[in-house]
Amino acid sequence: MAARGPYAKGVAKREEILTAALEVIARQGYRKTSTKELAAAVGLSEAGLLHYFGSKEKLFEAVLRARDEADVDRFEESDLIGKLTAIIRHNSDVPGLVQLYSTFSAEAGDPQHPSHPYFVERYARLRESLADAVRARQSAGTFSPAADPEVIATVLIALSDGLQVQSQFGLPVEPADLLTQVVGLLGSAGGAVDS
Amino acid sequence: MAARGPYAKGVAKREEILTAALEVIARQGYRKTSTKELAAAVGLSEAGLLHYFGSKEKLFEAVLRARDEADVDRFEESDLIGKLTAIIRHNSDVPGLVQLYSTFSAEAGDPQHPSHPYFVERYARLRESLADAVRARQSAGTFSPAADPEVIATVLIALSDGLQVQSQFGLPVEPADLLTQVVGLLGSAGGAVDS
DNA sequence: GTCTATAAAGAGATAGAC
DNA sequence: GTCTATCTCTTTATAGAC
Repeated sequence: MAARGPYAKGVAKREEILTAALEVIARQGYRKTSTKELAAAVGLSEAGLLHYFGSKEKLFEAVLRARDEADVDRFEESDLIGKLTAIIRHNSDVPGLVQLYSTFSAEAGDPQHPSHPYFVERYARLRESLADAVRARQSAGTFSPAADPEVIATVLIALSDGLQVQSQFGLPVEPADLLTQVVGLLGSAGGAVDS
Repeated sequence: MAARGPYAKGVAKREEILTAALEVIARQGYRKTSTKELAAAVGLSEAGLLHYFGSKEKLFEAVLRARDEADVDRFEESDLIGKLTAIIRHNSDVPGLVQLYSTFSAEAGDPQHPSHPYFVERYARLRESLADAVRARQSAGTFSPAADPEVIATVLIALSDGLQVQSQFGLPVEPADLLTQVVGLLGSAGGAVDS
């Protein structure tokens, strides 16, 4: 997948920066991760770094966007609900990722935050896709038809986010296992599923 | 409950600061809330403010501690699960609270954060109390005995946290209503509940 | 209990050279 | 595409007077 042409170097550098950002966050924590340290991690000056992303927020947003895109491709085995579980399971293996995601998205809750619109769009999109997956399972008879797909989708997202935050403070169970359990519980509630 | 004696003024001022902190966060957003602005909101200098709480983090932690304590007393009608729903419902009426809670707790996910230990303890305590409430409902026959109380407790907390984050980006349903629905679903799954 | 003053550091971003 | 240099602003926290 090596890009060629005049932009090859720039593209590679961008990707190097996105990867390094997570390493820095893992090492220093999100709070203490400044453009200065981000730049140092990839052997650039602050000005050099900002040349690629314009601002710290855009950089972090780019890390998360890249993750989302990669996650869609990975884990081809099952539907989006299954994928979500796989993603949660693997997220804890990427130091810094949970810290970045939870803190950055919480900050972006402020309507003034430059990445607020990104998250509004992202959550809406994810909710719709997940609702589609619920409907598909209902058609296949593997999920209770009594459930409202939009509600289940919203719940699944909230659960993923909330479990990942909680996992940072110590959890008696693996978040991914918990999610699997809840999907089973929710899917069978209200009856009418093969058993 | 008006305190008297030599500390009365200090106590009142502390409470005034805690209340004002939420107002400032609601107005400026968490990111842009500095000790300078916090101080101005209560007519103190930065040094005057820090006299009471020592640091910005301790101040924010105190806001959250005070909330938790007040929440336990409010809403006496039902058990902790019912209370949780009532709390979620009312949290959205307090501008700045969701923003403070979600961002501050996410930041505190960093083990180096001064309030990390506070959240570790808080989540453990909340999980235990909620698990007790689940057990009580199971004994009363109003919650599926098939469910693991600790798992349900963890799920309920994650859901509350996750829904409140999501609500900042627009939600098709009221978080509290959603929580109620899920409690019903989870409580009936696995059968053996009066209906 | 509160202030002034100030430290001391760190932030994000830009201009302009190379 | 990258750097040096620098700006400007803001941050949290402290020392010491009142």
